[in-house]
Amino acid sequence: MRENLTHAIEDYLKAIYEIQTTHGKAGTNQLAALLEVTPASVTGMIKKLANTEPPLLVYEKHRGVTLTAEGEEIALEILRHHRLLELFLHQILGYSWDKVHEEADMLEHVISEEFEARIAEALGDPQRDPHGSPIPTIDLKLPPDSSRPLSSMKPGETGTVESVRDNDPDLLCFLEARGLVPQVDVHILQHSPFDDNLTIQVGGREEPIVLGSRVTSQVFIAQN
Amino acid sequence: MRENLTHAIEDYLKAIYEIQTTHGKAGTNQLAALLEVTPASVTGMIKKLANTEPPLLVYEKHRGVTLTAEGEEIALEILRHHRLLELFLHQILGYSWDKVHEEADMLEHVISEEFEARIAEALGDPQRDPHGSPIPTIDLKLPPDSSRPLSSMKPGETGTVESVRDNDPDLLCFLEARGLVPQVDVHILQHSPFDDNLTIQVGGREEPIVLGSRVTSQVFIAQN
DNA sequence: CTCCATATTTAGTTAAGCCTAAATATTTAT
DNA sequence: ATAAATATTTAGGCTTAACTAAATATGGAG
Repeated sequence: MRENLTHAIEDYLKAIYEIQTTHGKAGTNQLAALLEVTPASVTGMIKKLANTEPPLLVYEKHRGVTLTAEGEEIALEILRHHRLLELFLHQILGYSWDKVHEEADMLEHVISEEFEARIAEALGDPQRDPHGSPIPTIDLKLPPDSSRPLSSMKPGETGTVESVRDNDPDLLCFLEARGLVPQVDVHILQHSPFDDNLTIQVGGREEPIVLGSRVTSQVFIAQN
Repeated sequence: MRENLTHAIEDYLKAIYEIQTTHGKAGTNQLAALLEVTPASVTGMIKKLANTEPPLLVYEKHRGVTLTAEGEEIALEILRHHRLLELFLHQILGYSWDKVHEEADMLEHVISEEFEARIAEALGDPQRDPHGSPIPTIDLKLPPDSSRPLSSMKPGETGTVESVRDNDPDLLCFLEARGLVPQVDVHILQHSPFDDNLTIQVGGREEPIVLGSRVTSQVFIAQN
């Protein structure tokens, strides 16, 4: 079962894992949107993955799916590949942080365990990828995540950027230009209703900046 | 046309290139043997590749195929990927020389031009892979090759190992153990008829060794 | 000029992965 | 309780990308 995993299957498992960690359970339409396929296609794939031996996910009709231990293991394996690769590309090959995601998305399905082990070693068993997301350990554990989206913060609160979503290169360039990168402190100055814009102070910068929710929902903050 | 290249197509072009450089023309059965598919499959693929726009190869029925400039360009591109990757895996990630081939065979189809450029830079625009084979330059040129198989050498002749075939890990371990690696000098002591065994002296070693043609045909020597 | 090795054609097969559209079912929120 | 939102089924199809086995054809060596 570990050998006949197609790229598509790995992508499904990764997507389910991602949704699962924030919503507890992954729905068909949610998955369809994330994977950019139709809901019917998702139902089809889901049924297949629920009937492998061992099953990679538990499927309750109309109620979404949850990964089994086996499915989660594979998802975490791919996630480890992905995040190690991102850091490797950034740190060792000098990729800019907005370009690593795309390349890692291709390589993650292809590299061997030896490759994984060797880049992990070259990087000194790192904890976080260039966007601040934790890298699953070799035994596929992740630290508990207590960060909250920047969009949920209220005026007066402060925190430190823990991570940012890595999938949109343009957003990453935007964030970098404004100093909104992991480890930087932020201070919420005001929240404007209706449009949910936040005015915040970033790091040591003088000028506060105003960010819409398309941005603030993609940035995750650890409380001080 | 450069985008819809499958792994299989790239492997065909690589195989054709390889056969072409030694035999001038690649025959259907030769290709079938090298790629481990049936001749019928080869004919099918060949017809497809002859009818792309632009054509990747010239196909004369019953007479074998030759790559067009476009096909050769792609073959060399993949070959460059392969050999750069081999060196990269060996030099930067510490792979042993017998393990690089397999991993490079997977990665060569997947890496981007940026990845290629960055490892080339990290390696200082290298000329040769770990097995001594030349790496096509960025504009896809290869130096003329004047090496001859060790198996063709006569007693009394001397030379320097230029390269060894990279596809058999066991052979590579065997060769390494005997010091038969690129840059090492060899001196042919005797040739025994019927079995074509060669007795040779390797590098600074005292003890001569005896090698069968399964080995000597895989080692290529540059004349001094 | 005929035979043999080589190559080609023919006629499927397999597999993955996706799609639509219409009908149906289920859950949840008002 | 019913509508709206969500999910599933059904049924059929499409495309790409390979593969194989068996029958047939070709060309070159002698």
